[in-house]
Amino acid sequence: MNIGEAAKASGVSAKMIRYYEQTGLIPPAGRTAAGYRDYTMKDVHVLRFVRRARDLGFSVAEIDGLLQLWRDRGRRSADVKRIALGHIGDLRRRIAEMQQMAATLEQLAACCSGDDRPDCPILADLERPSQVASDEPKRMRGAVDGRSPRGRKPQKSKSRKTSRK
Amino acid sequence: MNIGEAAKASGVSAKMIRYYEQTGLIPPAGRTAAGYRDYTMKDVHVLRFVRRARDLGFSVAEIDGLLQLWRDRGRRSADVKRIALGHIGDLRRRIAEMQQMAATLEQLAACCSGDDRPDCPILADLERPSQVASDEPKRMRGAVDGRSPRGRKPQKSKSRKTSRK
DNA sequence: CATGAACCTTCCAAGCGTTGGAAGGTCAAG
DNA sequence: CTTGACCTTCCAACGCTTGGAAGGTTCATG
Repeated sequence: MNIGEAAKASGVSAKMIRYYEQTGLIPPAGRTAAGYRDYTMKDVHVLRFVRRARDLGFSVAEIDGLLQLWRDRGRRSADVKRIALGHIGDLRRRIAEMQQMAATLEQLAACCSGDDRPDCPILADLERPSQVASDEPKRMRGAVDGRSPRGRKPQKSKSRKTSRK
Repeated sequence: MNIGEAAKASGVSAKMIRYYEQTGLIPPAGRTAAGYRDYTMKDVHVLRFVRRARDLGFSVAEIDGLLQLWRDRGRRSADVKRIALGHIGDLRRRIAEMQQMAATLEQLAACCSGDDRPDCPILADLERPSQVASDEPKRMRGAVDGRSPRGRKPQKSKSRKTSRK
């Protein structure tokens, strides 16, 4: 089976199959005399595993761990569960953050007349200084994605008390 | 005010300020004789706008639109609202997908004993062929992110009926 | 057999937003 | 003058995926 057929059978694009091989997530496939990658049903099985895990939002790193456990007959299900629970926590966190954003925006949008006039509470909100310096827990500001690099790190920058004016 | 001070005052890192300038999101800052970027309070105001919009999850492209509207005294609030509603829709969609993932995983994790034995319903689920070919509505399989490139496109590849065996 | 379509190969680049670092210049204070 | 904290530009990486170019292979057709 060549890579195109393996892609169709597994649901993983040929591009991604090569990428996963390159990064070591999956072992190098066999090769035909002509140099074409050659896949067995077992390989497709692995690819489907990867695909399903991606569908559930696991990162490639997490999938790597899951794959190793999958192959390990002597694994402890606790290890699998730990990875899954960690991922669930990630998801719940990101969901909560996005819900917070959506709620704020919906509130603002509800107050916006949405007509030809320029006055807009949405812009008014964006304009106001972000209330970061409060004593609140300071929860990851933009963080939504957890995985995609959307404003994750709190942008510390320590403090730099000198006022060079 | 140099870039470090502007960063502290706006909550946008110096790195990102340079990046936003480079990509044209914000206009080039003034320069001192020595070549240092020089910021006014007005510049900081813009940066804070950007920051707040990022916090609400707007993409840079969306912020670009919002900034233009912000500067446009003759804007129609409807245009602002449209962008906001579009973003809310994005958020809601991504939230729903992540909730679906989390729910599935929680169900699986709940069935996993999480002990020293190898049997694990989580791995069993990952192993099974993804149920794509059913007659169901076929809802975006991997799509979670909307913005981050997480399995969005259904990976078409048309069809290629020949079975080269 | 020659042609061409449809595959395969590798390599390079982009995209999101952000961070890190290197190499060098500048500013203020000691 | 030296020192350290800033600034400058440029290049690279993160995670995941896609696109394309340039070239080789396979197979069915004319």
